[in-house]
Amino acid sequence: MPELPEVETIRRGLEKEVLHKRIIDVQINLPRLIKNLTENQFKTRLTGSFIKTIKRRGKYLLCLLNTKDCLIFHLGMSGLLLYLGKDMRTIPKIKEKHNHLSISFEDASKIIYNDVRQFGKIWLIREGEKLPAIESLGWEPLDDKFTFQIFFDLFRNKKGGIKSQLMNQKYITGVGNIYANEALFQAGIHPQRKSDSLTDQELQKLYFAIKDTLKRAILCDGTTMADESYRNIWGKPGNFAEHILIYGKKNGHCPICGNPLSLIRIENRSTFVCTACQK
DNA sequence: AAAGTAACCTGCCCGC
DNA sequence: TGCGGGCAGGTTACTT
Repeated sequence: MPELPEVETIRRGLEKEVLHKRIIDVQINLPRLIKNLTENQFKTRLTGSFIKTIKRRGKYLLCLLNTKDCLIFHLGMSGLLLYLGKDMRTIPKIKEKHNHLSISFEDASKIIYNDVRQFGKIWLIREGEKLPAIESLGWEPLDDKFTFQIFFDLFRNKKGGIKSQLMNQKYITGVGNIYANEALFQAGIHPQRKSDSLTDQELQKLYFAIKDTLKRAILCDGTTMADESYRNIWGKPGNFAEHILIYGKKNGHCPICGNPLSLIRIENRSTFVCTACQK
């Protein structure tokens, strides 16, 4: 599910609702999701603290606490963070049996971690402690310091296919299957092109397409496909699906030339291509 | 270095 | 109606 725009939408939502609210209770229903502590250690260290700031790194959410601890979420394929105000018990269409973690605040509101497929991961670390999964992440595509020159140097000598490399979090972080498909289409580049075969002009188009696609998706609060599995913290879907050009359009047609779209698999992920427009 | 496969999970959809 | 296969916004380990 959640790629950079969805995680950023969740981050902004949490920032509005839970900063500086004292945590009074932590309930864990699926201890497996907590990766580096026992259930009790996690509860004990979290209870009584409050979140000071919330950052995002790629698809990770980092909640910095007043105790100098850092609560980290990776939402996997189907993870959701849901905010329930005082007296709210559920959110329509969200199944309670997939609520795996609940953090309650002093004002009787809470956040719930819900995850159908259970691929999500949660850590509680000391601020400054290093998590290898995060240390190895590459560039933030929307960071101003991520210049075209850096992008160019990253990919111009790589022999592999461009789509695989765009999705490789150690080069650029936050781009997943939807936005890789969309950016490559917008740039007119076939996903199986070898990176080192791309011209300067093609790389430039791709660089801007990635930034543009991600920014527009954030403005729409992310992508919720027909299955509605992605929701923001208030349970609302994102609106970027209506701007999606090719991802998920099985048996669909190219919005530019009208030719039928091809569906191929790259590293086991569905990849949509217009072979007329993407060379 | 690159690409394929399977594994981790549950649920839904499709064809038979 | 039911069953099996395939597929789903991700990551990792292991193999070719």
